[in-house]
Amino acid sequence: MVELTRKQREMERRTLEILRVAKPILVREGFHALSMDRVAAAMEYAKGTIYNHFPHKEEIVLALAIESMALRRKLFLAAAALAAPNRVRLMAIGCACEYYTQHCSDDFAIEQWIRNVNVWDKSSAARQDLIRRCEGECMSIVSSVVHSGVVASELVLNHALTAEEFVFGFWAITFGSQILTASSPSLAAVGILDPRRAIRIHCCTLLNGYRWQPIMQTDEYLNRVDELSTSIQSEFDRVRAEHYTA
Amino acid sequence: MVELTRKQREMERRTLEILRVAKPILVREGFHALSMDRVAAAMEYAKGTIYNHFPHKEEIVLALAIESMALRRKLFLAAAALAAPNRVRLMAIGCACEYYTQHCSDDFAIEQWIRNVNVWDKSSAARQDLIRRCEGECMSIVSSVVHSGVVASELVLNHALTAEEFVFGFWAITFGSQILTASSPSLAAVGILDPRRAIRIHCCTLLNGYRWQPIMQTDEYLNRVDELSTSIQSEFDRVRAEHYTA
DNA sequence: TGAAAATTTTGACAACGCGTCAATAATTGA
DNA sequence: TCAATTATTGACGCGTTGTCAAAATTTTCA
Repeated sequence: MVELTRKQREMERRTLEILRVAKPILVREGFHALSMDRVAAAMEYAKGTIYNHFPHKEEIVLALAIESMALRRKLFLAAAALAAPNRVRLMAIGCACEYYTQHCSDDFAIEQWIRNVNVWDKSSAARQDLIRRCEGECMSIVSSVVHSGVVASELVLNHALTAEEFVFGFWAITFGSQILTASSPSLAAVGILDPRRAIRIHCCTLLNGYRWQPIMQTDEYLNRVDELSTSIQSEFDRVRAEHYTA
Repeated sequence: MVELTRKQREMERRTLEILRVAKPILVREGFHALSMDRVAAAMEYAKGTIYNHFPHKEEIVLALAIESMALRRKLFLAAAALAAPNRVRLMAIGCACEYYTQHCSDDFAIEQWIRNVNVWDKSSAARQDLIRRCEGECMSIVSSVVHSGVVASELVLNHALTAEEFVFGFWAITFGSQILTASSPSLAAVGILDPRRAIRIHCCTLLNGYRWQPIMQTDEYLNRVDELSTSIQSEFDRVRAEHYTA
């Protein structure tokens, strides 16, 4: 029994080592460059051994994405845990998104791979489930903040929109802008010089549009987000460091 | 001279034929399934001949994306040409996006491939330029509508935001929601049953947030978008049919 | 018209990656 | 100690990419 768990632990340790080897290859050189032969060579194992851990490289990508999404979730939790008005807590989650994209850019890049149909369809139901669950948890962290706002009567959501659908709008605008910023050929050329600032303004306007109290003017909002983003950064740094050492 | 152009025309005709063969493979079976051998076999040519037209399959993908984006541009133009208040014209462009995603889903799927770094980085500067130009044109169609709104004093954009940055917000939320809808593992499971409706509501609230006249209540807006979407559909169908026959 | 020159097409080929599996090595248990 | 179990190995079959010399076709021009 003890022997068995020791073997299992060794197995797990090597699984993690594979992920550590694979991550920089995937992020730095792309999916194409990530080959089982190369991972095996880097670890000085035979290819077959790698296949004992992962049935194909798509599964490695999903395993990496699960780690990345776990980090995102931790950042969301840290942001939502802020002792502040609900609207500010939502802003803090927005800061978490920005932080994640900027300071955990490898993880952000990895997250995108699972949207590739080839990768997704090939991977195991178990890992797909983990991804879905993590996505669901991220969603419920955010929607619980919205719920709190509704309960506190800072926000009125009429029959037209559920809290989750409300969150979906912010998810879409944040996600969309980050993908466009990362992958759209030269936003600057079409006149978008500071996409992050633009999106912050849109989010403020949208929150005001829904009359989420306290209403903030654009300039005030921008200042407060800047402050918030600075003050919460060390907490995010801590969460990130802990995630990477664990 | 005449001989030369005849040859050139034949060459071009075959280039188009390659694209016609490649498109369903890419859309239906993914990038992985699209191989030069297969295209060659389907056209009953040798592989080398295909390589005379495209240096690698990534270039085929970009060529397809250029066609797809051209269709998007035409739909945007048709929407913007509507004889209606500027805010309604912007709504019509939103309808064009929805139409494109739903009724030109192959093209929508193809557009996403160019966001893949491997595909983008491998392809020629000439085609990259075409893509960028088309993206820029789409942007300026939309931002010209916004400009008209500003000129007509229906909308006030303060120093905080340019028309392009204003458009970027709608681009991000529309694009983001469509990507999430297409690729996020089960939105329904996290409580988002009708993402399109949710995004329409968000767009309405955002426009109202910016006080773009005429202000519309959510229900009124939803009704008008529905009407608009129905009434403009035949025009979109026409544009689409013309695009595919040409 | 015909033959040489220019151009295009062809498919065999080398290189490489995937995933398998029989052979080999290491570990375990009695 | 040794048989049974388990893990590791890497050669192999298959498929894809991109190349290139040879073959086929077209053009040129006398």
